[in-house]
Amino acid sequence: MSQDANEYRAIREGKRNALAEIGVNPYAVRTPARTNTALIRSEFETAEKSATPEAPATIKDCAIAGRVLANRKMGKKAIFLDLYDGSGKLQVYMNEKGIGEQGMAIYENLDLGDFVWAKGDVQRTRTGEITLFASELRFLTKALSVPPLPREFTDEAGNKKTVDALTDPEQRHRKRYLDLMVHGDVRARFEQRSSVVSTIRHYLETEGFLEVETPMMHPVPGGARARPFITHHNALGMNLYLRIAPELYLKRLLVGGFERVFEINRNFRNEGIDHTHNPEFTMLELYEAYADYERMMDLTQGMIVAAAKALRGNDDLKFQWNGHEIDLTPPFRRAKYADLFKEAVGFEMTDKDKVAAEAKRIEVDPKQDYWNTVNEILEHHVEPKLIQPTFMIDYPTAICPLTKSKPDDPSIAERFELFIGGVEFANAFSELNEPVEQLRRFEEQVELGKASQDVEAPKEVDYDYVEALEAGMPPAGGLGVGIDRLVMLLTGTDSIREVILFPHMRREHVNQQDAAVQRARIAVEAVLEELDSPELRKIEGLHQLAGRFEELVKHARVLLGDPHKEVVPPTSKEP
RNA sequence: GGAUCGGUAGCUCAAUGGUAGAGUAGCGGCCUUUUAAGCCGUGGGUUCCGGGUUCGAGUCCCGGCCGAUCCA
Repeated sequence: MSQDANEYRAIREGKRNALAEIGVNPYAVRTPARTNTALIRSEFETAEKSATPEAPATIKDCAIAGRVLANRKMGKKAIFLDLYDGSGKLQVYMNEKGIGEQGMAIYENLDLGDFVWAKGDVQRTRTGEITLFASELRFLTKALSVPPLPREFTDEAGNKKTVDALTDPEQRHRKRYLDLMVHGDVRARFEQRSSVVSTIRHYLETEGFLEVETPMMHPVPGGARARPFITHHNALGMNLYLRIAPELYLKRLLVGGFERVFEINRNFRNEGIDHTHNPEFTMLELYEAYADYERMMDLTQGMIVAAAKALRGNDDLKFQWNGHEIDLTPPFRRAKYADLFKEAVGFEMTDKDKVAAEAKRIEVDPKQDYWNTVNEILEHHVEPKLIQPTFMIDYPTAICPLTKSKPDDPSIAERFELFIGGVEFANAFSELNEPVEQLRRFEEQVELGKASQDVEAPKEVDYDYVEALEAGMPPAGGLGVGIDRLVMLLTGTDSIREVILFPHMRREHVNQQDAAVQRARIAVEAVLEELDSPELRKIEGLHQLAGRFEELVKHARVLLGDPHKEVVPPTSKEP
C-alpha cells in the first residue's frame, strides 16, 4: 500500500474515532426497521397516480438503510446523499433542521462507502427525483477504504465523458466485492446466474428429480477424461482426488433404487485456464432410470429453453454470443458424428490412411490411439462450425467408455454432445450398465492411457463402481450440462471469469522463491509424518531408508534456512 | 505452451532518454433542492520487482512477477 493510500485510511480512521467520541458506534450492532428502496419507489409511484398538483404524493415516515455512494453538499443547509441498498438507489435529502445537531455531527464524519440508516418522508424534489427527506440519520458502518467509483468529467474539447473505475479485469476479479459494489451490471449478471440455476433446479424437481450430494473427494478419480487435483488425508494416510465428475457416484444411486437424481455442484480439473476454462466449474449431472439418450436430448432442450425464458422474462430465444446470433428455438438440430466428420473433413472417419495424414498435418500427438486421433481431428474441424444449437449424436464406441452401444451396431455409442457457438454445452448418453463390459473398457482405457502417455487418461480402474454395477443398474440416460457456459451464453458473456464470482487467479505479491520453499516444507513435513507411522516402523529395510532420509532432511533444512534444527530420524523412536 | 499488448497518484490516463503531470477522488473554505452540482485554495508518487546501459531511465536492454487478448 502506498503512503498516499495510508493517508486516505488515516483520515477515515480519524472520522471513525470522532464518531466514537460523540457516542456513535462506527460499527453499529443493530439496524432499526427499514424498507428496501425499490419497494418505496414503487409505492411512491403508485401513490402518485392519485396525487394532484395541489396535493403531491408523499409517503410518511419511511426508513431505509444502505451504502452512501454519492454526497452532494449545497452549503450547510442542503445535503444530498445517494444511498444504495440491495434493491437499488434512493436519494436522501438532509439539512440541520431535519436531522439535528447529532445528525450533522454524523454527517461531518461520513465518507463515501459508509453505511447509514435514514428515516423521513418521501417526496419528489423540484428536479423530479424521488427523495427521502431525512428527519433522522443513524450511522451503521464505517468503510476505511475508498470505493472505486465511476466518475464523469469534461475533456478539453468540452465533451462529457464517463470514466469507469476498477476497469482492470484482474483487480475486478481479485476484489470482486468492489466490482459488485460499483458495477450494477456485474451484480445483475450474478443475479441472472442465480436465476438460471434456480430455473433448472425447479424444472428438474417438476420432472420428479431428486437433488443429491455425492463426494467431492474421490479415492479413484473417474467419470471423465481429465487430470485431477490431488490432496491427502492425513488420518487415513491416503491420497484423495478432487472429483473430475460425479457420474460414477450418481449411477450408484440408480443401483440403490433412486430413479431420477441430479446434482449441481463443482468439478475440478487440473488444466489450463482460459476464457472458457476455470479449474473449478459448476456442472449439472442428472440420471434417469428407464430413459435413454433420446430422452436426454428432450430434457436438455427443455431446460435450456426454460432457463432462457426465465432469464429474459419473455419468449425471445435469440442470443448474441461469441460473435454469433444464436437461436435457441427448439427443436435443436441433430447430426451424426460420422456424417459431420465426413462433411467437414472430406473423408470417412474409418479411412485410416487419410486420418493418419490429416493427423500429421494438424499435429495430433502421434502416440494417441486411432479413435482419439479421429476425435481430435473432429474437434479441430467440426466443433468450431457448430454455431446454432446442434446435438452431435452417435459417437464411436471406442471413445465412450461409459456408454451403451446401439443395439444394432456395437461400434457406435448412444451418446450426444450439444454444441452452441462452437462450444460444448452438454454431454449425455445411454448409460452402460453391463459390469463385465464396463470392467473391460476401464482396463482398456488405462492400458491405452499408459501407451499414449496421455495425462488425461484414467490411471486406475474404479473396481468399486464395477461391483456396484454387478448389483444391477436399470437402463438409464445420463446428462451433464456446464452451468458456467450456459450462463455465459444466456447473459452474452464471452469470458467464464465474468460468470464466476471468484475465478481462480495466481496469488498476488508472493515471491516465487518463498512459495517454492513453502511447498518444500509442506512436502518434507508430510514425509516425516508418513515415516512416523507404526506400520512403517515395522518394515524391514526402513533403517536403510531412514539413513538416506536423514541426509535428505539435513539438505532440506539448509535449503529451508534452518540448518541447525535437530533432525530426529523416524527409526530412533522405535521401541 | 507460443505470440502480442499492458502494469505511473485512491480511480481513469498523460509524460522525444532531461524538474513525474492532468482530470477526478481527498483535505480546507464559500454556497438553502442537487444529481458530473459549482467556485476558490491545497496536500498526495518505491512509475510492478531485480539487474544493466547512460552524465542522466517511467522511457532503452536483460531477467522476473502479475494480468489481458489471440493462437495451439
